[in-house]
Parts: sequence; C-alpha cells; structure tokens
Amino acid sequence: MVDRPALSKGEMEVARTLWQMGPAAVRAVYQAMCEEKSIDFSTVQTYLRRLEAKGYATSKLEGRIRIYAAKARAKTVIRDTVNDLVERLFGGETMPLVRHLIEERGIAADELAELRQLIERLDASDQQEAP
Amino acid sequence: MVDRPALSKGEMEVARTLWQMGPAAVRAVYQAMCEEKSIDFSTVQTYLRRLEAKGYATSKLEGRIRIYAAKARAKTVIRDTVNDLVERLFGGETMPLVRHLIEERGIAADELAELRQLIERLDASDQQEAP
DNA sequence: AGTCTTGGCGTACAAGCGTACGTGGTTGTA
DNA sequence: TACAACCACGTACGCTTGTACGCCAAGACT
Repeated sequence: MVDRPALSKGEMEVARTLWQMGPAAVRAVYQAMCEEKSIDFSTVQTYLRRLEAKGYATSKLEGRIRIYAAKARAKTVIRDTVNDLVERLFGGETMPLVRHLIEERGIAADELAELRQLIERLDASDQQEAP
Repeated sequence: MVDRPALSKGEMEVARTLWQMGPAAVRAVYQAMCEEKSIDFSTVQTYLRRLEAKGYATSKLEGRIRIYAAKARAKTVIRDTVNDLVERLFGGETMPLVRHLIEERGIAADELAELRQLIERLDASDQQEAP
C-alpha cells in the first residue's frame, strides 16, 4: 500500500509505545518510555513528529495538547522490518533466525509448550495442502 | 569485548557476503552481491572500508589487490543485532518474534520437523534444570 | 609504446538520525 | 495578578548512511 520510509531504531521504540498505549499526548508517551530508559522529552516529541511525517502516525490538537495516534498497524511494520532483517542478515532464510532465537535467547517452559502446539497446528495444515 | 559501532543495513549485507565467502577481494564480493541485487562496485568498496573502520573486518594488500576478511564472528553480530531488534520492536520479549516468524513466513515441512526436535531437546534440559 | 581495464584511495554530498535547545504562548497556582 | 510549569513548534548540529565520482598507478592487450 502506502510506501513509507523505513523506521529508524529510535522511531521504532516510540511507535511501539504508541501501539501499546493507543492515542496519547507527548508527555504520556514520554513518561511511559522514561520508565525503561532515560530519554529527553524533546527527543520523544521529535520522534513523534517524524513518525507523523513518515506516515506512521496521525495527530490532532485537542485543546492545546497534541494527541498522537498510530496509523500504521504494528503487524505491518513488524512484517516489513523483520523481512528486511531476514533478507539482509540471513539472505532471506527464516530458519536460521528462528533457530537463533530459540537456542540463544531463553524460552520459558510454558512458551515451549505453546511453540509445540503452534508446530502441531502448522504440521496438520501442511499435510492437508500437500498430501 | 570490543564495543563496535552497530552495523547499518547496507553494511550487514556486505558482512554476510564476506562471512559466506571467506577472505576476498572487493571485486569478488561485488560480484557475489551483484547476482542478488544491483549495486555499484564503489559502493561495495566503501562498505568494506567502513566495515574495517568499525572493526568488523581486516584487510591486507596482496600485491596490488586488497583482500578483506571478516573479523567479527557472524554469531556475535547476529546476537547483537537481533537483541537490539527484539528490544526495540518487541520490548525485549522473544516469543512474539518467534511466533511472527513461524506464522507469517513460510516454514517448510522438514524445517518444522527440525523445530520439533529442537523443542524436544530444550524441553528435556528444562526438566533437568528445574525439577 | 600506446591504450584499455582494473583497483586503490581520497573525496563528496544529500538525506537521515540522535539528541536536543530556545521562544513564545497557555494554564494552573500563590 | 505575578509567577511557575507546561506545551507546541521551529530550529540546530554533528554524525552516519547510501551512493557514488575522479584520479592515478599497474598490469593486459594491440
């Protein structure tokens, strides 16, 4: 659809916060982000402005407060970002990344269980599609 | 260990090619990359220079040809890059990305089988560590 | 010997990024 | 009403990234 310029790393964090919070004022986003890391209010403001400039967010003045809302869906952005990463770092192959994630980053037992189910499910539909 | 500046997207592709090929001249890297996408020879050269400047590669003149070799190991770079992505786009949680990869990008049947084994293995060691 | 090709190396340059500051208006408070 | 806190908005600035060009020397070809 719309072909937006890619998000930078910093912009991504702000976008993620915005997805989590829903429409929010700069200060609210700022405070949410503050809890995780030290960042300047103005920096957040600039990122939000850029997010809007790139077409990832909209904003409107509500009284004298500008409220930002995500425009692009998280799923879309994640898809594009991950596709790009997989392309560049793994030459387009998905499995090496999956392997890396599962082996090198901790996965809890209940998550493992979920994973197993996920696989069962896919396996079943594979069987159907390619008998 | 050494704290290198992060790789940019473009640099990553060159690094990956270099890992795949082992030590190689600029032209060799260029030709390998050409097959996948259109890129200028000088661009590749600049990326290799920057890779070295950032400490990800070394080079030495062999006759009048400069041979570049990867210095950082792929595993390390992948770890750092993926950690960063997971942090920024998923707030540090691994599972959403794993889920995304498995659900949204095609995984072949034999890869599914491999995944299942991987999970069995981890499950077993989990059991041992936390009885 | 003269010309073509190839490579190294220096340099460029606009756009994007990270990180803010300052100004001037608005609102809540003493 | 004077003052402090808060906000939007414009602006800045050095660094990085993407994408090259041009010059010069060494080897290859005629």
